[in-house]
Amino acid sequence: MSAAPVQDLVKRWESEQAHLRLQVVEEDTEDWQRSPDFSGLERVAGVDLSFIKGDDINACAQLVVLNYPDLEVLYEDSQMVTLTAPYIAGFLAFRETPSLLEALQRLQKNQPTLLPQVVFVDGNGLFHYREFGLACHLGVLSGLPCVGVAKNLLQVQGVYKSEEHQSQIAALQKGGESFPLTSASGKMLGKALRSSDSSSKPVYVSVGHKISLDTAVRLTHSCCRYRVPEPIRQADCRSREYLRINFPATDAGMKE
DNA sequence: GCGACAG
DNA sequence: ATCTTGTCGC
Repeated sequence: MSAAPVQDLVKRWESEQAHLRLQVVEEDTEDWQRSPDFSGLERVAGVDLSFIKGDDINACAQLVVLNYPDLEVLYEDSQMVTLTAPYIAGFLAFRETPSLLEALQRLQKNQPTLLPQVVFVDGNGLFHYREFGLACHLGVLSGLPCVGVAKNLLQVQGVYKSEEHQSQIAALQKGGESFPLTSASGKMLGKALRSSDSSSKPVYVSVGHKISLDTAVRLTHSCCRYRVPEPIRQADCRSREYLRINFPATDAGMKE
Protein backbone atom coordinates (compact mmCIF):
# COMPACT_ATOMS: atom_id res chain seq x y z
CA MET A 1 0.00 0.00 0.00
CA SER A 2 1.52 3.29 1.14
CA ALA A 3 5.25 2.89 0.76
CA ALA A 4 5.41 6.62 1.31
CA PRO A 5 9.06 7.61 1.70
CA VAL A 6 9.85 9.61 4.79
CA GLN A 7 10.85 12.60 2.72
CA ASP A 8 7.36 12.80 1.24
CA LEU A 9 5.92 12.85 4.73
CA VAL A 10 8.36 15.58 5.70
CA LYS A 11 7.35 17.59 2.63
CA ARG A 12 3.71 17.46 3.62
CA TRP A 13 4.54 18.33 7.19
CA GLU A 14 6.66 21.31 6.16
CA SER A 15 3.80 22.54 4.04
CA GLU A 16 1.34 22.18 6.90
CA GLN A 17 3.66 24.02 9.26
CA ALA A 18 4.06 26.88 6.79
CA HIS A 19 0.30 27.16 6.52
CA LEU A 20 -0.41 27.06 10.25
CA ARG A 21 2.51 29.39 10.97
CA LEU A 22 0.50 32.25 9.50
CA GLN A 23 -2.05 31.88 12.26
CA VAL A 24 0.31 32.31 15.19
CA VAL A 25 -0.39 35.39 17.30
CA GLU A 26 2.85 36.66 18.84
CA GLU A 27 1.37 39.34 21.05
CA ASP A 28 -0.49 39.49 24.35
CA THR A 29 -4.20 39.05 23.78
CA GLU A 30 -5.50 38.71 27.34
CA ASP A 31 -5.97 41.34 30.05
CA TRP A 32 -4.14 39.34 32.71
CA GLN A 33 -1.04 39.29 30.52
CA ARG A 34 -0.75 43.07 30.82
CA SER A 35 -1.06 43.05 34.58
CA PRO A 36 2.20 43.39 36.57
CA ASP A 37 1.13 40.58 38.91
CA PHE A 38 -1.00 38.66 36.39
CA SER A 39 -4.15 39.75 38.17
CA GLY A 40 -7.05 37.84 36.63
CA LEU A 41 -5.01 34.72 35.94
CA GLU A 42 -6.49 31.79 37.84
CA ARG A 43 -5.62 28.61 35.95
CA VAL A 44 -2.45 27.46 34.19
CA ALA A 45 -1.97 24.09 32.53
CA GLY A 46 0.90 21.79 31.68
CA VAL A 47 1.03 18.96 29.15
CA ASP A 48 3.49 16.15 28.56
CA LEU A 49 3.89 12.63 27.20
CA SER A 50 5.80 9.86 28.95
CA PHE A 51 6.98 6.58 27.45
CA ILE A 52 7.82 3.09 28.61
CA LYS A 53 11.45 2.12 28.09
CA GLY A 54 11.38 -0.12 25.02
CA ASP A 55 8.11 1.17 23.53
CA ASP A 56 7.92 4.31 21.43
CA ILE A 57 4.32 4.09 20.23
CA ASN A 58 2.39 3.61 23.45
CA ALA A 59 2.54 6.60 25.76
CA CYS A 60 0.77 8.33 28.60
CA ALA A 61 -0.62 11.72 27.60
CA GLN A 62 -0.93 14.02 30.58
CA LEU A 63 -2.81 17.24 31.22
CA VAL A 64 -2.79 19.03 34.54
CA VAL A 65 -4.44 22.30 35.51
CA LEU A 66 -3.07 24.26 38.47
CA ASN A 67 -4.50 27.28 40.20
CA TYR A 68 -2.54 30.51 40.09
CA PRO A 69 -0.64 31.81 41.92
CA ASP A 70 -0.66 28.91 44.41
CA LEU A 71 0.17 26.29 41.77
CA GLU A 72 -1.93 23.55 43.36
CA VAL A 73 -3.35 20.83 41.12
CA LEU A 74 -7.05 21.34 40.31
CA TYR A 75 -7.41 18.76 37.55
CA GLU A 76 -5.47 15.81 36.23
CA ASP A 77 -5.98 13.58 33.20
CA SER A 78 -3.77 10.59 32.36
CA GLN A 79 -4.63 8.74 29.16
CA MET A 80 -2.82 5.93 27.40
CA VAL A 81 -2.50 6.72 23.71
CA THR A 82 -1.07 5.03 20.64
CA LEU A 83 1.16 7.28 18.56
CA THR A 84 1.21 6.93 14.81
CA ALA A 85 3.81 9.50 13.76
CA PRO A 86 7.54 8.88 14.27
CA TYR A 87 9.73 11.39 16.07
CA ILE A 88 11.60 13.51 13.58
CA ALA A 89 13.52 16.54 14.84
CA GLY A 90 11.58 19.64 13.84
CA PHE A 91 8.29 17.76 13.61
CA LEU A 92 7.63 16.81 17.22
CA ALA A 93 4.17 18.34 17.01
CA PHE A 94 2.92 15.81 14.50
CA ARG A 95 3.72 13.12 17.02
CA GLU A 96 2.40 14.76 20.19
CA THR A 97 -0.24 17.33 19.32
CA PRO A 98 -3.16 14.98 18.57
CA SER A 99 -3.08 13.36 22.02
CA LEU A 100 -2.63 16.67 23.82
CA LEU A 101 -5.45 18.28 21.88
CA GLU A 102 -7.74 15.37 22.77
CA ALA A 103 -6.91 15.85 26.44
CA LEU A 104 -7.88 19.52 26.21
CA GLN A 105 -11.11 18.56 24.44
CA ARG A 106 -11.98 16.03 27.17
CA LEU A 107 -11.51 18.80 29.72
CA GLN A 108 -13.71 21.18 27.75
CA LYS A 109 -16.42 18.55 27.57
CA ASN A 110 -16.27 17.30 31.17
CA GLN A 111 -15.10 20.26 33.25
CA PRO A 112 -15.36 23.36 31.05
CA THR A 113 -15.05 25.68 34.04
CA LEU A 114 -11.54 24.34 34.61
CA LEU A 115 -10.21 25.21 31.17
CA PRO A 116 -6.79 26.86 31.55
CA GLN A 117 -6.02 30.42 30.49
CA VAL A 118 -2.55 29.43 29.33
CA VAL A 119 -0.80 26.15 28.59
CA PHE A 120 2.87 25.37 29.25
CA VAL A 121 4.26 23.02 26.65
CA ASP A 122 7.31 20.79 26.96
CA GLY A 123 9.23 21.94 23.87
CA ASN A 124 9.79 25.00 21.70
CA GLY A 125 7.41 27.50 20.19
CA LEU A 126 8.79 30.01 17.70
CA PHE A 127 12.32 28.95 18.57
CA HIS A 128 12.26 26.33 15.86
CA TYR A 129 13.64 25.53 12.41
CA ARG A 130 10.63 27.10 10.69
CA GLU A 131 9.37 29.15 13.63
CA PHE A 132 6.61 26.67 14.36
CA GLY A 133 7.40 24.28 17.17
CA LEU A 134 5.08 22.15 19.29
CA ALA A 135 3.92 25.06 21.46
CA CYS A 136 2.80 27.01 18.38
CA HIS A 137 1.15 23.98 16.86
CA LEU A 138 -0.88 23.18 19.97
CA GLY A 139 -1.66 26.86 20.42
CA VAL A 140 -3.05 27.38 16.95
CA LEU A 141 -5.08 24.16 16.95
CA SER A 142 -6.51 24.75 20.44
CA GLY A 143 -6.83 28.51 20.24
CA LEU A 144 -5.36 28.79 23.74
CA PRO A 145 -2.38 30.94 24.75
CA CYS A 146 0.67 28.65 24.87
CA VAL A 147 4.25 29.00 26.12
CA GLY A 148 7.07 26.77 24.91
CA VAL A 149 9.68 25.72 27.48
CA ALA A 150 12.55 23.52 26.31
CA LYS A 151 15.05 21.96 28.69
CA ASN A 152 17.77 21.78 26.07
CA LEU A 153 19.00 24.30 23.54
CA LEU A 154 18.01 23.57 19.98
CA GLN A 155 20.89 24.75 17.82
CA VAL A 156 18.99 26.42 15.06
CA GLN A 157 18.45 29.75 13.32
CA GLY A 158 22.04 30.75 13.91
CA VAL A 159 21.93 30.11 17.66
CA TYR A 160 24.74 27.87 18.88
CA LYS A 161 26.23 26.58 22.10
CA SER A 162 29.19 28.86 21.53
CA GLU A 163 31.65 30.15 24.08
CA GLU A 164 29.65 33.33 23.98
CA HIS A 165 26.48 31.44 24.76
CA GLN A 166 28.16 29.66 27.68
CA SER A 167 29.41 32.93 29.12
CA GLN A 168 25.96 34.47 28.81
CA ILE A 169 24.63 31.55 30.85
CA ALA A 170 27.35 32.06 33.44
CA ALA A 171 26.34 35.71 33.69
CA LEU A 172 22.80 34.87 34.80
CA GLN A 173 23.03 35.50 38.55
CA LYS A 174 19.51 35.16 39.90
CA GLY A 175 16.22 33.51 39.05
CA GLY A 176 14.33 35.62 36.54
CA GLU A 177 17.39 36.84 34.64
CA SER A 178 17.53 36.02 30.96
CA PHE A 179 19.19 36.77 27.65
CA PRO A 180 17.77 36.74 24.13
CA LEU A 181 18.11 34.02 21.51
CA THR A 182 18.29 35.90 18.26
CA SER A 183 18.21 34.36 14.80
CA ALA A 184 20.81 35.10 12.16
CA SER A 185 18.20 37.31 10.49
CA GLY A 186 17.91 39.39 13.64
CA LYS A 187 14.61 38.21 15.09
CA MET A 188 14.40 37.45 18.77
CA LEU A 189 12.95 33.94 18.80
CA GLY A 190 13.20 33.15 22.47
CA LYS A 191 15.05 33.72 25.71
CA ALA A 192 17.30 31.62 27.91
CA LEU A 193 15.90 32.01 31.43
CA ARG A 194 17.46 31.22 34.77
CA SER A 195 14.22 29.91 36.23
CA SER A 196 15.26 29.86 39.88
CA ASP A 197 18.12 30.98 42.08
CA SER A 198 19.19 27.39 42.62
CA SER A 199 19.37 26.20 39.02
CA SER A 200 22.36 27.31 36.99
CA LYS A 201 21.17 25.57 33.83
CA PRO A 202 18.61 27.76 32.07
CA VAL A 203 15.38 26.78 30.33
CA TYR A 204 14.59 28.05 26.86
CA VAL A 205 11.35 29.98 26.60
CA SER A 206 9.60 30.95 23.39
CA VAL A 207 6.19 32.15 22.26
CA GLY A 208 3.67 29.46 21.42
CA HIS A 209 0.53 31.45 20.73
CA LYS A 210 -1.39 34.49 21.99
CA ILE A 211 1.34 35.79 24.30
CA SER A 212 4.38 38.05 23.92
CA LEU A 213 7.89 36.80 24.60
CA ASP A 214 8.42 39.11 27.56
CA THR A 215 5.16 38.02 29.13
CA ALA A 216 5.97 34.37 28.47
CA VAL A 217 9.32 34.73 30.22
CA ARG A 218 7.88 36.64 33.17
CA LEU A 219 5.06 34.10 33.57
CA THR A 220 7.41 31.15 33.30
CA HIS A 221 9.56 32.55 36.06
CA SER A 222 6.54 33.12 38.27
CA CYS A 223 5.49 29.48 37.82
CA CYS A 224 8.84 27.98 38.80
CA ARG A 225 9.34 26.32 42.16
CA TYR A 226 12.19 24.33 40.65
CA ARG A 227 14.01 24.53 37.33
CA VAL A 228 11.10 23.31 35.22
CA PRO A 229 7.88 25.33 35.52
CA GLU A 230 5.46 23.61 37.90
CA PRO A 231 2.71 22.85 35.34
CA ILE A 232 5.13 20.92 33.14
CA ARG A 233 6.88 19.35 36.11
CA GLN A 234 3.57 18.09 37.52
CA ALA A 235 2.52 16.73 34.13
CA ASP A 236 5.85 14.94 33.83
CA CYS A 237 5.80 13.50 37.35
CA ARG A 238 2.21 12.34 37.14
CA SER A 239 2.47 10.70 33.72
CA ARG A 240 5.55 8.81 34.89
CA GLU A 241 3.72 7.81 38.05
CA TYR A 242 0.82 6.53 35.95
CA LEU A 243 3.14 4.35 33.88
CA ARG A 244 5.01 3.12 36.95
CA ILE A 245 1.76 1.92 38.53
CA ASN A 246 0.03 0.55 35.44
CA PHE A 247 3.01 -0.83 33.55
CA PRO A 248 5.45 -2.18 36.12
CA ALA A 249 8.92 -2.79 34.69
CA THR A 250 9.79 -6.40 33.97
CA ASP A 251 13.26 -7.39 35.15
CA ALA A 252 15.70 -7.48 32.30
CA GLY A 253 17.08 -10.93 31.67
CA MET A 254 14.30 -12.56 33.63
CA LYS A 255 12.08 -14.93 31.63
CA GLU A 256 8.35 -14.37 31.62
C1' DG B 1 33.50 10.09 8.83
C1' DC B 2 31.72 13.43 12.51
C1' DG B 3 28.40 15.96 14.90
C1' DA B 4 23.57 17.36 15.69
C1' DC B 5 19.01 15.80 16.68
C1' DA B 6 12.87 20.01 21.20
C1' DG B 7 10.58 15.16 23.01
C1' DA C 1 11.61 10.10 25.48
C1' DT C 2 14.52 6.20 28.15
C1' DC C 3 18.78 3.65 30.39
C1' DT C 4 19.99 5.20 36.40
C1' DT C 5 21.76 5.97 42.99
C1' DG C 6 24.25 7.84 45.44
C1' DT C 7 26.80 11.60 46.32
C1' DC C 8 29.25 16.05 46.72
C1' DG C 9 28.25 20.74 48.06
C1' DC C 10 25.74 24.87 49.98
